[in-house]
Amino acid sequence: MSSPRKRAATIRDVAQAAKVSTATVSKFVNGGQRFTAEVEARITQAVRELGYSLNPMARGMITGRTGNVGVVILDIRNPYFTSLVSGAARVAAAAGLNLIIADAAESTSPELGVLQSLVRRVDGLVVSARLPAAAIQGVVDSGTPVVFFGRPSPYAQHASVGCDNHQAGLMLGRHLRDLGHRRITYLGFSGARWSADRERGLREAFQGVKASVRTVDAPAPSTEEGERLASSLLLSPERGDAIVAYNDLLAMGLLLEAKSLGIAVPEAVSVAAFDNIAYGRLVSPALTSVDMMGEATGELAMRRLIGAIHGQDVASQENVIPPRVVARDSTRSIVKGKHLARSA
Amino acid sequence: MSSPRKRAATIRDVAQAAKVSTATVSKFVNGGQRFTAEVEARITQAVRELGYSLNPMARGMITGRTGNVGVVILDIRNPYFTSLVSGAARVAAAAGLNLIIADAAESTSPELGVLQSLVRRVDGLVVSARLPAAAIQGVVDSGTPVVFFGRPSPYAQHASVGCDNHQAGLMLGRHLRDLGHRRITYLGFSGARWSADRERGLREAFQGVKASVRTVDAPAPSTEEGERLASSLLLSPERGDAIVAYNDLLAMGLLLEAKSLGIAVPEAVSVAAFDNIAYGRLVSPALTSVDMMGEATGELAMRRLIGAIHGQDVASQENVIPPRVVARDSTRSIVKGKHLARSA
DNA sequence: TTGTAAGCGTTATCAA
DNA sequence: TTGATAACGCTTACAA
Repeated sequence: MSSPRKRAATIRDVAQAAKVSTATVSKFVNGGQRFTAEVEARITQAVRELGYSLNPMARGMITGRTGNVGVVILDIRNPYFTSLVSGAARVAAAAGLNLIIADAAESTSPELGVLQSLVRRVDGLVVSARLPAAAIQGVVDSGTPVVFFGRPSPYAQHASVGCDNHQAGLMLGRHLRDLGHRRITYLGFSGARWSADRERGLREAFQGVKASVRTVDAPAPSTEEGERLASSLLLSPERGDAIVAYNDLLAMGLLLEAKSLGIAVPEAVSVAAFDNIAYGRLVSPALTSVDMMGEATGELAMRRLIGAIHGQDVASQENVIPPRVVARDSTRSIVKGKHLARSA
Repeated sequence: MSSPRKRAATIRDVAQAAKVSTATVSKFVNGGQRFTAEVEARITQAVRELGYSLNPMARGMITGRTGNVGVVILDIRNPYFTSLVSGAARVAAAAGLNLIIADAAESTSPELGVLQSLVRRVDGLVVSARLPAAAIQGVVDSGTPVVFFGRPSPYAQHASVGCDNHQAGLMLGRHLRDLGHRRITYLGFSGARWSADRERGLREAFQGVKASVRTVDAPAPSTEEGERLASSLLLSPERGDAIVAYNDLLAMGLLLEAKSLGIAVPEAVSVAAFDNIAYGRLVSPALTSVDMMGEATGELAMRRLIGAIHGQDVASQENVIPPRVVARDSTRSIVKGKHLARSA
C-alpha cells in the first residue's frame, strides 16, 4: 500500500505544514516546551499527516547521544549469558535504549575493530570481565561509560556487577564438605579468569580438614567437552567423591556420559557446578549448582550503566550480588549414618 | 591513564595535523582513493596520533546508512531464538554490521514505540513472522528492508526464511505413524500462528489411516506450562499413544513431570516436539524433535537482509530450509512384532 | 592529485 | 510564546 523508500519527512516539512519554525517543532516534539493550543494542534496534525519521526542520527550529532547501549558477551548460546542479556534488555527497553549485542565468540579478534566500532555507536557498554585484557583496555581507554559484569573486578575505577566467583566457589565447597565429601576433582576452564577464582574458593572450603582437591582443565566450557572428558574423569582412580565443574554445561555433559558409562550419580560420585542455568533441573539427576544470578546481574549492570551515563559514580555503589547454592539430586550426603533427603 | 570524556578528534583535526583538506582525509580513510605516498603517510600518522575514528552518526546523516541491523524476536531465553540470533550475529559481524536485538517479550506493546524507534536506527530488520499483525504492518509500511523468519510467509512480497511449519508437522506425523501410533494428543500453543500450521501437517500425516488427533492448548510455550499440564494430559484416558508438543520446552516439562507421575516414556507413551534445541538430547529420555534449523535460519535471513539492503529482490530467492526429524529415545515403535532399536 | 563548499536533519542559543 | 541561525562531523559534487 505505502510506497517504500519514500524520502522520510523532516522537521522542516513539519514546520512548513504547520506554519511554524523548525525550532518550535523541535521543542514541542521533545516535550520541552508548551505552546498555544492552536500551534500545538497544527504541529500535531502535521506530524500525523506526514508520518514524521525524527532522525536519531541528526539528533545524535548534536546531543552526542546515540540512544543505544551495548552488551559484550562471550557466547550468546550459553544460557548464562542469555539470562544476562535478557535482564539487561528489560532495563534498557524501560529506559528507551536500544540494545546492541556483540558476541565476542563470533569475532576472531575482539580487541580490534568490532569493539572500537561499537564504542562510537553506543552511549555506554556492559562488558564481560572475562574479555581479553587488551580488549578491555581498549574500551576503558575510549572513555565510554562502561560497567563490567563478573567479579572480582578487573578495573577498580569501574563498576563490576555480579556474584563474586571466589565466594561462589567457597559456598559450593562448604556445601560439599558438609555433605561429607573429601576428595574433590575440579573440572576447570583455564580460558576463563573466573575459573581460578572459583577453584580458589573451593579449595579454601577444605582448609583445615583432611581433604584433596585435584584440578583438570577443559579446553572449552561446553557440554560436548564434558562428554568427551567424562570417561577419563569418571573412570580414573583419582576421581574422588565429587566432581565440580566450572559451569553447568560441562557438568551436564558429564552427567549424560556417566549414564552411558554406567556410573551412578550421585551414588557413586556427586556432581555439581556453577551458573544454575534453567536446564540443570531438567536433566537427571537434577544438577546441583551455584546460581550466579545471570538475569539479576544483567539488570543491575544495565541500571548501573545508565547511572554512569548520567554521570553518577557507580563504581562505589553496591554491585555485589550474593550467589546461592541450589542443591538438587546430583549431590548427596555421604556422612556416615546420615542420609540427607533430597527431592526434585 | 587516559583522560575520559575527552572530545574526540574529528576529521578536521586530522586534516589540519596532516596539512591536507578534510575531503582528502575522507577519501583516504574510506579507501576510495589513493594519494601520493607522502600525503598518505601524513594522514596515517595524524590518524594514529590523534586516535581518530570517524563519527558514524555524521556519516550516517549523509549516506543514510546506520551500520546497524535489527533482529526482532519473541523471547531471547528460548534457545530456538538464541540459535537464530547466533546465526544472524555471525553473518552481520562478517559484514561489519552491528546487531540490535529487540525482545518483543520485554515490551508490553511491541507494535508501538519500540519498533518504530528501531526502524530509524537500522538499515534493515529480521523480524519474527510470529509477531502481532499490527507490528508487522508497521514495519512493512515503514519501507525499511525487512526479512521475516518462519514459514509460511505472512507477506508474499517480502522474503520469509526458515522451515515450513506445515511440512515439519507432516514429517513428525509420518514418523509417528510409521512407528505405529494412532491416537495422538497435540499440545499446541494457539498464541503462535506456527502452532496451527504444525498441527495441520500432523493431522495430514494420519489422513487415510484410522487415527485420531486431539488438541489441547497451552497458555504459554514454556517448560513450566509443560509441567503444569502434565498430569491432566498424561493421566487422561484420552491420552493416546503419543503426545506431540508445540515446542521442546513444553515437551521437556512434560518429560520431567512424567517421571514424578511414574509414567514411563516412551514405554507408556511417546513424546515428541519441535525445534530440536540443544538441551533436548540431555534430558532422559532424550527428546525426539523436529529440527527447525534456528541457526541456519538466522544465517540465511541475515544474508537475505543484506541482499535486500543492497537492492536485491530476495523474496524470489530460495528461502525455504528443510526441517529434519531427529529421532531419539522419547518415541518408540509400537508396531506389532517389531521393535525398532534406538540409541542415544 | 587535491581542495572548496554545500549540505544532511537536528538542537540550542539568542533575539524578537 | 515563537523564530533565525549557527553549529554538529561528515561526504560528495565540482573545481582547480
